[in-house]
Amino acid sequence: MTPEPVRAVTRAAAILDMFTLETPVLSLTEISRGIGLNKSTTHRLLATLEHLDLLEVDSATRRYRLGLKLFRLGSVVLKSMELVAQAEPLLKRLVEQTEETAFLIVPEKNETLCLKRVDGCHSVRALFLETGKRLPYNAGAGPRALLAHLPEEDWDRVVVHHVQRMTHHSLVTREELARDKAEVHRLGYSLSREDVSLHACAVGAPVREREGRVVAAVSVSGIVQRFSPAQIPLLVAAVVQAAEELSRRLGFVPLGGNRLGGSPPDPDERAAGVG
Amino acid sequence: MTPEPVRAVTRAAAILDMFTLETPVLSLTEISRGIGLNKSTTHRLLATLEHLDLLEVDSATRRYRLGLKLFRLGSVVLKSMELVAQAEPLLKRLVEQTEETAFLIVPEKNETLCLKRVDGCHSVRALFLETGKRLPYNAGAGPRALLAHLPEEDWDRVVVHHVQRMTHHSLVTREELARDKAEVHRLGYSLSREDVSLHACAVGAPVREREGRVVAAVSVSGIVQRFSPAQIPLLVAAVVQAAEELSRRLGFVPLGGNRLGGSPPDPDERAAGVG
DNA sequence: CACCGTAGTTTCGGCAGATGGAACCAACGA
DNA sequence: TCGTTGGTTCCATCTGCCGAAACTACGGTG
Repeated sequence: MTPEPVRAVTRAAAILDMFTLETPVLSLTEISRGIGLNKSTTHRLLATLEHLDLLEVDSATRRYRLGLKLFRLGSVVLKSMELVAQAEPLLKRLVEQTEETAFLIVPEKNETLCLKRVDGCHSVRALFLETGKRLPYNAGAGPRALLAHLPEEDWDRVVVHHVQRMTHHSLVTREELARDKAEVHRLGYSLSREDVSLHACAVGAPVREREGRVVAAVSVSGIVQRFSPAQIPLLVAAVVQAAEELSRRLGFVPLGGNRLGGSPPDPDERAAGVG
Repeated sequence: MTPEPVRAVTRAAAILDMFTLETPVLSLTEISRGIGLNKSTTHRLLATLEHLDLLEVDSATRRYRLGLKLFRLGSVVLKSMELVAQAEPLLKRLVEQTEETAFLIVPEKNETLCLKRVDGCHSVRALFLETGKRLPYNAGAGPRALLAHLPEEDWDRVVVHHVQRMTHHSLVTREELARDKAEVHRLGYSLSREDVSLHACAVGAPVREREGRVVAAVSVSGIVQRFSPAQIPLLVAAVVQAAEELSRRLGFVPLGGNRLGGSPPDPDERAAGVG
């Protein structure tokens, strides 16, 4: 079916992948160890990547850093993604309404990726998650909102192989996550209580595109004190509203028109036949 | 010296390079033609890149788009670049002072790259240049400010092989560009009069890092009507001030301390011995 | 319906070219 | 001076990449 991947390219990508927000500069030996390749091979690949402007090398320290070309390519991705464009004003409004920090989260492979963060005005706020950073599916309101809507087999794989415990509040067992999934489906939103970092809470809701598939999540997060029983309903309302509005802008038409109560229809089923 | 680049990686990078802000989605045949490779080879590379999340393929139209991984990598670049972080508040202040749109431009290979744009408040403004977009060295105030400070051999190569005429005001001949270079050195800033797009003018000034090398340019641009002889000195003052402040923040210490008039020292010479 | 043109996919044999072992440098500290 | 660590270069081996060509799928057209 799909042809065997080109090895050299795969390796080059693995090298690029080693650079993260936490470790943005690396030496040859670190990289060589990291991808488990001969120094000589690694060296050649690094030289190639540098030549291509995908890496830069600090000539003094001989250490590598991602190159400008990747910035340019990243901009193209961002720009060509109407999701972010549509989300931006909504996130801003969300921040105004809630005074908390708002996020747009999407699935990426076996984790989730923060596409956009809009800072709230509170001087004290969780700074953990930022644009371009990843979270496991099991930690945080946004990620769990996404997890809950993953197709069966993906959910299984992720829950078995890709959970990470981030605090002692993190949900990590299959049972916990299955219960959470049901909860998210029932309520239509997800709650996070210090499961990413201590003292931080969040509310998240799923975003659907035209076909009804969940492609993103919107969330707001703040410190635990501001997520009181009195506050939460207000936050939930704002987040859900933003997520629904974003879905609408992506071409999603809610079933059942104006909701008159009764069990809300689950548009997942629409997509079920497609997948 | 440097080993022969790995061909497959070079080709893969060439594919990624075809995706621009203008043409963010491409088909196999377009790509195959673009890089001049057999369809079969191209197909295999594309499949590899897709597998690596560097590309996404729209399963309906079979057309390719840059993948999320590139967004993540781009974020890392952006974050690890203190230049942008330092520049951001200065650009904002520049916009407040001038009411025009401000830019941060850096060299990338044989062209220049816009790292950051901060929009002015004028409802009518040049929308041409945006974050992640490139300009040739010979067009625009920012690019020409960079060009003027390129090392001799780079300047030669660029002026011979990488000029682009963008309007009938563009400077394209060696003579024009040499004269412009002298001008920029004499004044300490560059002026652009409709050489990028018609009705648009700009003022740019170079930014230096610790060693005195020019690593970026700051510029503001607006429509020609607002670049009157009365206005220009004010704009120049603001831009030059911002560029100097940014240089200072990057660790550059101006020679000659407080300027008392007389010929301003050219810190290029400091770097000359190094290169 | 038969025909053609265009776009994408798959196969396969040959050989350029990627690979990794090993040797070689350079810098640093003991 | 020697030992260690990290980076660079060389080269014989063999493999994994490449392109020609054949095939499928789709749509338009006479």
